Amino acid sequence: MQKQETLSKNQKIILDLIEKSDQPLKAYSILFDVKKKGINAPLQVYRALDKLVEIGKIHKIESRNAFIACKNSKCQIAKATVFSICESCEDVTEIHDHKLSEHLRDFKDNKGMKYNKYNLEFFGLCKKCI
Amino acid sequence: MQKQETLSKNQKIILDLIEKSDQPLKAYSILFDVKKKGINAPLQVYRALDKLVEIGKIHKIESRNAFIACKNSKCQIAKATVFSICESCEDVTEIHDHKLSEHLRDFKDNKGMKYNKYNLEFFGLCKKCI
DNA sequence: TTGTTAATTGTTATAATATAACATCATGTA
DNA sequence: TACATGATGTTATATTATAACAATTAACAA
Ligand SMILES: [Zn+2]
Ligand SMILES: [Zn+2]
Ligand SMILES: [Zn+2]
Ligand SMILES: [Zn+2]
Repeated sequence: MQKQETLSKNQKIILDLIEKSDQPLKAYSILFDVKKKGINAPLQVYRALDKLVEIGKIHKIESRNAFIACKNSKCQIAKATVFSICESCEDVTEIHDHKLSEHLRDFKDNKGMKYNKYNLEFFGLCKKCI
Repeated sequence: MQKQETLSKNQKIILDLIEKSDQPLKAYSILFDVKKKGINAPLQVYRALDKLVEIGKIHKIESRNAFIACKNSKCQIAKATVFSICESCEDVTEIHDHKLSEHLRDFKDNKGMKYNKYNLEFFGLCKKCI
């Protein structure tokens, strides 16, 4: 069997929902929203989320246990994510900064570890909340 | 009342345990271990963990829901943490890299957001697991 | 020293997040 | 056809974290 190019039914339903939101959604809030589409169990949501994360369509905001759509059309940065998070209004934005990406991509520790992925979350106050 | 300088009983018990481990511990594993010291409920553990994180004695590894002691004696980097995580053996190491810290500290996005904190997690394979 | 405040503790219950285990169905390949 | 793989559906359960309330302790000021 070939690696699947197209998304499955549940994956599409859940990706659509996440893409409609510009802010991260939590798994159980997704579950609530897709019940009308016949998705009834947490596992169905988590399976779709896992897959979508794996192929880079969405990212998990680890500190918030929430999922946000990747705005980068080619999703080549699925394994190298940077977010800014407002600690007051919880607004989350994905950051694409070339210099920062380069710096992180090239970072080497002194232990000979080989990195294939990173996740960076900045916390602070957005303009509205300052 | 002044800001407390010394740790409370529960905070000490739990910090001792975390400091004895060079790897992150999970809250319920901590709970299991401190039951013999009279700490019986999750909330007692989470309250101590919250405080210890707040004062920079420990850090939370967000992607693992686990807590590790800060090795930096002055804990001035409590709000600016970098970790490397081996995806095979789950070994976690706190990284102190001056250049990287500078770069992250000085990072500005194009939205005028004011950062006071960040957390960076690198994932890969450690030397043993390559 | 007494009243006040804040931090901490103890306790029970419950919320929120995530996975195990197993059966079934659909699709591409030998 | 037979087989392998990925996706689905379902029930139950595991794991992580907080709510709500009462009691206790430590610092401080009048
Ligand atoms: Zn992205
Ligand atoms: Zn904000
Ligand atoms: Zn540290
Ligand atoms: Zn390893």
